[in-house]
Amino acid sequence: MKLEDAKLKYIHTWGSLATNWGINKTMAQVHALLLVSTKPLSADEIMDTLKISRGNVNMNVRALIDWGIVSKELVVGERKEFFIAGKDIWELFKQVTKERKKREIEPVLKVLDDLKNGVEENSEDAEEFKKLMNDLSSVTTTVNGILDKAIKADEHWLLSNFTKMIKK
Amino acid sequence: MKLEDAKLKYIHTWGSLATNWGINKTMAQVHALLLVSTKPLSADEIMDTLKISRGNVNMNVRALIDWGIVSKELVVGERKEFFIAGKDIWELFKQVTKERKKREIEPVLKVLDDLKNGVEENSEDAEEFKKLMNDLSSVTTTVNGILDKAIKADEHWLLSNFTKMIKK
DNA sequence: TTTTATTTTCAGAAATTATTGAAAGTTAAG
DNA sequence: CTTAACTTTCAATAATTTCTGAAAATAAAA
Repeated sequence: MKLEDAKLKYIHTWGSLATNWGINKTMAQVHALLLVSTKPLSADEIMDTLKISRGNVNMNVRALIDWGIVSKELVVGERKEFFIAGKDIWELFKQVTKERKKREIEPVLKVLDDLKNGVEENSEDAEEFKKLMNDLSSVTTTVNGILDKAIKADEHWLLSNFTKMIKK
Repeated sequence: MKLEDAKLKYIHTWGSLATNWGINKTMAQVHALLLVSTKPLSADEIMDTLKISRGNVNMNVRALIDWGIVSKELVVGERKEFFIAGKDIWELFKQVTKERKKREIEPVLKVLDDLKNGVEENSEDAEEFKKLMNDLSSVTTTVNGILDKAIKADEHWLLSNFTKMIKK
């Protein structure tokens, strides 16, 4: 397989994977393209490679910047903006985890808590419901804690500690 | 808040959360409904509560069974099928994790491996690409390993061990 | 076997989400 | 200041996903 074909295959695979995880296909493709690129790319280059409109590039690049995984890069002698994606994959994982935690996990904990505390009733049914909210909250908190630790950890450290911990 | 309102709020919140994670809203709502229900429910009851069609109930209940988080329950003297969701939330988390791992993580590892090995070239660019595929693969494998451990673990055991590990 | 209850399927419709492209907005160069 | 290069916005449209509902299939009861 030629290098360029492999790069394109990676871009497309990543795009279709993203849809499974509730992430816009084009956004994932733009990120993948910047990741495999050896130099910063302009909006025009992204448009041409992915065959998408200027508006689409603009929106998705902006979203990626908002997620903290793409940044603007100045190129001397050029007026246009260029973009790059960080090449440290463990950092990438941590950043995405951090954002999803903030955007999607923490709000859920809040709702579960409100639901648990919002019901005054003490019937058997109500107690069962409160227990359920509590269990959901407890599991979510456990997962959240693990993710928090992962965000602060070094990849190798995390894996080796985790492995040790499990073997005990 | 009345108990019934809290249950409905939970069902709706769960539905909208699901869309963030690439899960069909109705599927999440059906699961949430079965989870808060104190008795097995028939297709008709699900239709009425969620105001959705018979076909939609059928498709989503079947998908939930396929995910291993809902099951059929026979009710004596009734000809219809009834459905229940397991109430053990840690089990639910483990089952969902196991399925997503199988459906979404493992295929990615395969693709990354193919891409890494499929490029014969040895230019600087090609080596950089292979390193990238390798890094993606390494992080994914680490995460996969942690999830594997979580799937086999008991919640309290995991949480307490994790807490200890964090404090070190 | 025939009837009746129930479940399944799936083509078309509806709803949602993503994309385009052109106009408006910005910013830097001349 | 004026012009040209570039970026942003967003209403219209396209693509995708989900849902409906009625017909076909299945299975239990009569």
